[in-house]
Amino acid sequence: MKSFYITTTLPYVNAEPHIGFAMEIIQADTLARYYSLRGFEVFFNTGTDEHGLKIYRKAGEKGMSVQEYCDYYAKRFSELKDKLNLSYNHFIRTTDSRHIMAAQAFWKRCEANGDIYKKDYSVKYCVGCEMEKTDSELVNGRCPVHPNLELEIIQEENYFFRWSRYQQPLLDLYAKNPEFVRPASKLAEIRNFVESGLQDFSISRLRSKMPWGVPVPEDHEHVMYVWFDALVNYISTIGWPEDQAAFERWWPGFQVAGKDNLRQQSAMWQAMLMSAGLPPSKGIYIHGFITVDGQKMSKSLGNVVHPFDIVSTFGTDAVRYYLLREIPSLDDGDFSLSRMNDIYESDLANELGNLVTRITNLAEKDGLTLTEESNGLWEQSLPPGFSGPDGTGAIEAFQFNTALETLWREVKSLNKGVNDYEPWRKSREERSDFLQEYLRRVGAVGRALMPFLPATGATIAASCSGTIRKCPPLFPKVRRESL
RNA sequence: GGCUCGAUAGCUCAGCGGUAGAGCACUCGUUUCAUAAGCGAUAGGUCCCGAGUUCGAAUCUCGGUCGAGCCA
Repeated sequence: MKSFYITTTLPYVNAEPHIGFAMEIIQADTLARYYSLRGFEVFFNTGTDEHGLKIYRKAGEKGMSVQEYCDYYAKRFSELKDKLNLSYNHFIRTTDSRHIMAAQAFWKRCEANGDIYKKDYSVKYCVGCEMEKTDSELVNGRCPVHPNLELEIIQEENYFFRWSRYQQPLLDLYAKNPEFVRPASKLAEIRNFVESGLQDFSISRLRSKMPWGVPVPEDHEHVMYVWFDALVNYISTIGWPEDQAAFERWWPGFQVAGKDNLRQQSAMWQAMLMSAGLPPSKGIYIHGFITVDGQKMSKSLGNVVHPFDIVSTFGTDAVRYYLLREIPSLDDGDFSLSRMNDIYESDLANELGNLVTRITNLAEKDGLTLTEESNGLWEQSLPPGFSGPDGTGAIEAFQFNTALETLWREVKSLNKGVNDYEPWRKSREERSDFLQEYLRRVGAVGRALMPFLPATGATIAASCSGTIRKCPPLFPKVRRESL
């Protein structure tokens, strides 16, 4: 059986889940469900990234033990599974003992390959940003955001990863596989970056200053820098290194990431894999960011949208629909509650929901029973025009908005067809063929919808086969206050 | 500050050298099977600004402005 592996990035557990990550995991879920319906064996990974300085400090601020703090957020993120109806089959935490062992094994492979070495690490640190700054970021030797503050110099001995060694291998990887990173503009961006030269990066921290990390093998003075351990999750989750059979079945896989992760996923991680002697990822999809009412989401603006809130107001499938249809899958997009409400009313309640109700209502009145004609293969009972570049092809190219647009042309065409034929004026005998054809076509829309809106798609498909009963409103109109 | 990307109808976006497009919202007409739903039509634009290339620029080039991402 053909296999398909997809993973999200692991969100860092220093805040509640927000709508940007909800979109990423819904995109991954749609692809996972799609390949599953196509008969592939699917592994779908997500989880939480739990090491590093920020988490260590945040836990301290809240007066919690670091582990308690991580447990709390890991639970919050895992609650998305029910709220967003996700089909992932493994949730990995970077504090899992199996992951820690895998990260250490990975380190040893890179070390054995001569890619890890120790040297003095000296960085300029801006206390205002609480971040390290490189010379390329500085303006007149000062932080551009806090020009009034003196930069602190931090000096310690660290382990480094020999990234510079992988410049040419990375460029070869991009040249050989022009769809390695999508969209193409993001591949060009990372290629330009790698061409401009790679500098080895620090992959450890002194345990005495920051103990919350994976211990470096055979050196208890150091823990791994959070990125080094976190990236290994993509293979530790499928059993690497001890379960070689599982690893070979699933890897290489596809990765979904936001545009702020381009470098880590498509250059750092790929070089790490090369160093460990493992194959690179199969492909990386880079999605954009979501603004809210045209503004960047930020805690200080207080406009962060949380998936739990909008799901409780609009329901899981309406939220999935918005994120998949309204946000261009490989580009930035905007979220607004008024738009969410418009979409719910027009696309979902008026066009789709009402179509299902009006057809099943007439069919129930006529006592219709529809026998299953299909051979059970999902892809053989899709709407006309959906099996092609604008439907299934668009899904495979990670363009969910395009695929849903195509599907909605069929929904509109069905509504128009009902109006034109006016079945309510016809006798039961006259309209029987028409209703059966339309039940099949509406059922096909339901099946096509399954990767995107799993519950709605399944309900529609079920409502259009067997003995037909009037389908109650799929997206009931609700008077919503304070929108 | 450097690199990269973007700016088109009220909103979300498509078009990327040859008479400005779609969906939603608005207005009007129409239908009654249906969730006060459906269908049809009208209206709506200095295609961010300026200069250049061209017979012709939303589209190509350069310079601005604003927004976004990255700077390990």
